[in-house]
Amino acid sequence: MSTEHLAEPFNGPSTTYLVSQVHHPLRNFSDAILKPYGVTGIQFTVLSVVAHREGLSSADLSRRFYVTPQSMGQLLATLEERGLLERKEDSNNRRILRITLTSAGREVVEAGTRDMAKLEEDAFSSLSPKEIKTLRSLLRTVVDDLRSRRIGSA
Amino acid sequence: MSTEHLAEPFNGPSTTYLVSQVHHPLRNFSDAILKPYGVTGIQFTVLSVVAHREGLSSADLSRRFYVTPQSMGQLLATLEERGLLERKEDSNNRRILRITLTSAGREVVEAGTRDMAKLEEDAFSSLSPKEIKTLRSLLRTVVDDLRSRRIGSA
DNA sequence: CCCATCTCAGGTCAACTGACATCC
DNA sequence: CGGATGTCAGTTCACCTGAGATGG
Repeated sequence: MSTEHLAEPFNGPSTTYLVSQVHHPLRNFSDAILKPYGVTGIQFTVLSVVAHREGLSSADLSRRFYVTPQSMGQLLATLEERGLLERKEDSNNRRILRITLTSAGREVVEAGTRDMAKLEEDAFSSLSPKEIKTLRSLLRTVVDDLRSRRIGSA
Repeated sequence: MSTEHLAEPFNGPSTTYLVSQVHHPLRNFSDAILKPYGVTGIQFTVLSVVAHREGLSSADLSRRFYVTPQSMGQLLATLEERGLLERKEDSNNRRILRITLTSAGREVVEAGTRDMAKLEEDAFSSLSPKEIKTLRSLLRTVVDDLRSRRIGSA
């Protein structure tokens, strides 16, 4: 008999571990699915966010994705070279480069989103629709809280 | 008016996106916390798994972490060089190298686990204990399912 | 011979730090 | 001048693919 259940507030692995164990296969899976479009999972995610919120800057995105401005700048430079997005000076502040998708970028987002929806359906098929809704709601709460408290920022 | 709510089964971002948005700050945060011990989040996680299940091989671990055997081999070689674990030939099969922690490795796991528990408490403080239990249960279901179906394997 | 395990070599991607120019 | 934004240079980490050796 061990006293492990007294020392640990929960049985088994940490919640952080569980999150990463879900994250890893999903990342592998989505990278594979997006390969035909020539973008990685992270690149696609950035494109998707820009698609829904045009006019963000590199600095905005670096905060949202918990990476340094340099890292995000490099990622965006790659996507710009490939003709998937454009950066244009803000009319009020020439330091800020507002990002918009090109038509090629929008096509990648559209096609990729369809494929990713299929991935989702498969990857979370072990949960009922109600359970998925609960999972999403809990994750959203945590995301919003971490973001507002700037936890884990680079 | 758009028909977006018809095309998408859920409001807003994909579940995959939500998972990664929780994962990223947690990884940054845990890397920072583990820095004093000279290990990254991933290295610590591997050490923790070995601590709970001694005698695993590199091949076993590569499957568990959804990476190629080569990647896991490299990670383990680094940890072995630093004196945190040892690899010894299996008595029945000389090809297999069974992994055990050194006392230095066990110390890192012990101290790191304490610090990580504090991180967890802080990072998920926006959820009630009951909600955390639910979240953990749902994540476990998905982890087990993805693992059994070998989804996202390298 | 086949298969699993492990190793070696070389390469890529996505992050980092540090130093710096620019704009408000 | 200070603060935010963006860039350039160099580095690290965690992966990858490909080509082997070797044991069961």
